[in-house]
Amino acid sequence: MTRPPVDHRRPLTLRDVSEASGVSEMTVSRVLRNRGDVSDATREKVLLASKSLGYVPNKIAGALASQRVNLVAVIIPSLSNLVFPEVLGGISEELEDTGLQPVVGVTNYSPEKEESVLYEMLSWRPSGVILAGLEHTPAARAMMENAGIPIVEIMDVDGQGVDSVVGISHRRAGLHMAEAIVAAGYRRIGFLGTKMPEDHRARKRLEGFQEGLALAGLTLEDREFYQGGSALLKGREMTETILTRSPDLDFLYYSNDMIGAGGLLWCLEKGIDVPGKLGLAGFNGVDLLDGLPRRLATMDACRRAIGKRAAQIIAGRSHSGLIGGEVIELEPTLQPGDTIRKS
Amino acid sequence: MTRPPVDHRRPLTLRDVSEASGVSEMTVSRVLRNRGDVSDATREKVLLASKSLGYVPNKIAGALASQRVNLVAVIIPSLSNLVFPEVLGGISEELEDTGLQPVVGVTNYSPEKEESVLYEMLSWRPSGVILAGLEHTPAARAMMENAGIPIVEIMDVDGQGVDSVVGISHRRAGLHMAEAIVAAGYRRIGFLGTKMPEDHRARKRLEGFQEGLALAGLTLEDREFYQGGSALLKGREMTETILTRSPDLDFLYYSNDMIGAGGLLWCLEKGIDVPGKLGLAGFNGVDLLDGLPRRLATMDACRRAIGKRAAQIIAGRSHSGLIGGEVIELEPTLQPGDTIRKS
DNA sequence: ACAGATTATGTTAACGCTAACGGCCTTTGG
DNA sequence: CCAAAGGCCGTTAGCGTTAACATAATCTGT
Repeated sequence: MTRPPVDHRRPLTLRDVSEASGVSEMTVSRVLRNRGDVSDATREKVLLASKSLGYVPNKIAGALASQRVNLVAVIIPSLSNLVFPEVLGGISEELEDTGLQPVVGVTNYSPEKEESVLYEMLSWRPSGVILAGLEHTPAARAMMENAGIPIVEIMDVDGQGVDSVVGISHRRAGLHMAEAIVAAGYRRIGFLGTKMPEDHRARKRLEGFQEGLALAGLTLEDREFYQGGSALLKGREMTETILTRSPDLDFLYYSNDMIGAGGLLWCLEKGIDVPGKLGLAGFNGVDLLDGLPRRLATMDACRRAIGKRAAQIIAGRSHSGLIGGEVIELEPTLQPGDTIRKS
Repeated sequence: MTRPPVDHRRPLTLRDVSEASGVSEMTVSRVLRNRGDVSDATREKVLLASKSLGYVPNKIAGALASQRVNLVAVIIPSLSNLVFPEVLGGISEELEDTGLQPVVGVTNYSPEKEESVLYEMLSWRPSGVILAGLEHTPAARAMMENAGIPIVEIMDVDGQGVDSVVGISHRRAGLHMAEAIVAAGYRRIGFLGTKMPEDHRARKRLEGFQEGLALAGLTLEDREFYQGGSALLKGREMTETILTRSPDLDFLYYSNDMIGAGGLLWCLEKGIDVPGKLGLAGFNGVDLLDGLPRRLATMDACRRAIGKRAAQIIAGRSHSGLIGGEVIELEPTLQPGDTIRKS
């Protein structure tokens, strides 16, 4: 078995490439960045030398010298939520041919973690920041205001942003869902959701939902919360719990599609007449669940679009140099599915 | 209402903090990094000045000067696969208190994209690289060999790694599943999976599976492949297709749990006797699916553990004390669930 | 009280790259 | 044939930080 020679070299630099190809470091730099005028012959020579040495440019030094960093900080609460990877997909796609690169940080819904992740990321002087939500620690807010780079807060427009904002109104999403449910003739309505006090968007949806019920002279009959665990399973369990406690409910509003799907499966197993005797709705429009026996009523949260618009703002401004707090509100659309009576 | 002064400042540097607190830049640097001896009085002064100015250290300059970067490059095929976010979770957890920070890159199962993502990441001179799979372009392999940093290839041990390797043998996972299925008395077996030629792990599982069948004198009766779309839905559709074409199959082996779940739902709807007349099994052990009407037989791929072990190697906390070229093979465990007959 | 250790701070020189500018050489047009 | 323009490439001076060393102030034990 041949063993590769031990790696005694110091790391390669522009100087190594420049010496190997007989031109100045500056010229090598120009070739490698496709910037400025270089003759084809020289370019060829440099590229060859660079490749055969296996040179990889040092962006740390490059960024320091040019005061330019092609990174965009993306800060989200979780990767296991399905929603955020989709937003990320939109961001990546939009950034694809801009030379910008997303760098992801995860906060686990903790404002303190968010603050420290933000601090860490800002210390790499990214070209922009995209982060979820409008609620941050005062320190985090201050950092963003002082960073001197475009900031886009995404997902939610119900509140005051630091700079630009792209999202939907969760309050109005909840309200519209309530209207649709009431219009379909349901009257005894229960809510099932997460216990997380830091999930402001779920909270706002619930508030809007209750507001919508109030407009029809209704209130929530019952509610049930959960924390952690498999969402599908939790949905199942909570549904059983709430229906045992309040058997006369005729509608269940879930704070996300996953627990909604669990509830749906449980109801179908029990032979409950959905949507005749009991209606169900979730939130998010995750197409992961397309294969369920019935399509759950839900509301599309425009996740991919949010990512794309946010990325556009970062990319657009990094080129144009515009300054300004753009606010983009997208419209979530109701997908009635098969779990709401046709009114 | 006090208005903050307009933002005419150039970006803050150590010098600003040093002037504001009346000590040298070096001392400020020491305070901010908790390194070297500084008197409590000075520390206090510096911290105060730094905080009130809203100073955020410039890690670009820091990294250049110290030749140290606290980033770990993590390169995975996809974020929507459920599996990889879990691996990531393991990595993050393990890196939590090491001062190291994971940076994620996504390849969409494309070797070329992997190569370019790797190049991009190496240009930031990370402390280590964790990436999925053993199959890479020659250029990517060369880059890793020359990088002079620890490399950990994860998920798969069936092949030759560049440096360290942490994973399971997908070949043996497939083989064991075949043995279990044969032992339970199933004989007419079909396979359903992805069409992706770049999903080497799925391919190796299938090869191992066929090998296992061959040992019992069996071969696959039929197979069905898909590409893209909602996995749950595809599982449903493919199951219908394959059972229509080959109605006498008595077992379906799915290449992942998601399509397996779709198949399970379809079978239950059709009133097919599972596992009596038809057995089902998937792969991965995703607990997302815990709430299904029946637990799908599956094999746990040790995702979180893989992430943790890989991170340990990078962080230099590996138990082995080896300096490189470690190979850790984890053992996937069969979870029989409710969709295989008890033998 | 004084050498020697210890603690606290400052000074200098990189780290590897790129912006800015300058100079040479070729081309072009009148 | 010469001036102006442009293509090509090199030189210089940082970018903001930290390693390494130097220096000043304080403490120890005898």
